[in-house]
Amino acid sequence: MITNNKNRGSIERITCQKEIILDYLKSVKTHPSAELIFREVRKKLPRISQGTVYRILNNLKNKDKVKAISVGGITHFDGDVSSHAHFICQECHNIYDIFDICQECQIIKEQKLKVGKIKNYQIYFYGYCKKCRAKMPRLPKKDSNRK
Amino acid sequence: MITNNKNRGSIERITCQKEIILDYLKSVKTHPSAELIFREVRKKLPRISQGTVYRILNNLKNKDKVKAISVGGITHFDGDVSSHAHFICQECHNIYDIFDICQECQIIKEQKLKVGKIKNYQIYFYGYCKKCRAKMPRLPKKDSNRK
DNA sequence: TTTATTATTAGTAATCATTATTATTTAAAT
DNA sequence: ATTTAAATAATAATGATTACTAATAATAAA
Ligand SMILES: [Mn+2]
Ligand SMILES: [Mn+2]
Ligand SMILES: [Zn+2]
Ligand SMILES: [Zn+2]
Repeated sequence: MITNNKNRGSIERITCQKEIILDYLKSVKTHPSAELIFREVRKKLPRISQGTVYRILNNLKNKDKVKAISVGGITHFDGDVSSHAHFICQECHNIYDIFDICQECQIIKEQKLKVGKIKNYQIYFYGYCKKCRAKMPRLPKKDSNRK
Repeated sequence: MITNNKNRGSIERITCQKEIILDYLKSVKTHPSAELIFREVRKKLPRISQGTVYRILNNLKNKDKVKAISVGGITHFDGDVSSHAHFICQECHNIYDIFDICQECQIIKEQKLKVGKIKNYQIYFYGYCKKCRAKMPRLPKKDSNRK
């Protein structure tokens, strides 16, 4: 029999795994990795698997309910999809929000016209955060081979 | 016997592996991954190993002779360290240069004052490049689970 | 030039994040 | 209640990157 489902294709089911992951991401102000999300969510859902976390995070990303931030080969997730930039500390690797960026900066507007269909953009600032700079006696050496 | 080497610590040796990798990165206008660099450089140095390529790329990055661009979990490298942004195609995953960004945009200047020591920044634009848009019959579907 | 020192390399094994697979469970439509 | 396929848990596999180690080679010292 032909389904009368309005939205053709697959139907999306509401599961507690999905809700708890999204709730967690919206509750924190940090930018956790899939691995950390897995560890945290497992406190509420002890039987959840890593694969489920990765798959749900991918779904949420594809539905624009979360944003993915790739830092040093590791994907971090942001439950805040509002327009903002990020500051990445090169020492502790924490990711901080920068909200006071002009919402639609001139360069963004210009690029949207020039290159064509720009769906979105990301701005990353790199440096050493206040906490880390407080701990540093001097400027850190450059040639460490640490990733 | 005590060495009279001026710069304390390890001395950097010039090797052809190092030179050929850097030359290759400076010769191309693309943004190759370590794996592609390995395949290309092996044409000139058939005995070079993957580990060497990764290590040298890390060295060059730490010496600010190349830039690293993390896209979808894969690190790409840029032999052009001048200030420019990138456009990443969500279909073919190619990385294009955007040079006509204002060198020291206002938002950057503001942030440098607010957050503190900002060493550098990166701006990524996402969308579908001209080539890929030409091939598309319609706008691509959203909910593909492809990474 | 010859020898000594040690950074660098080649080859390979190991690690880590992420994805694929598959049998089972379960939300929701009928 | 029965049916159907989306979603899950558990686990295996993959792929990028790093670690290890013995051999090599660039530079310094003799
Ligand atoms: Mn954020
Ligand atoms: Mn570039
Ligand atoms: Zn820090
Ligand atoms: Zn493209």
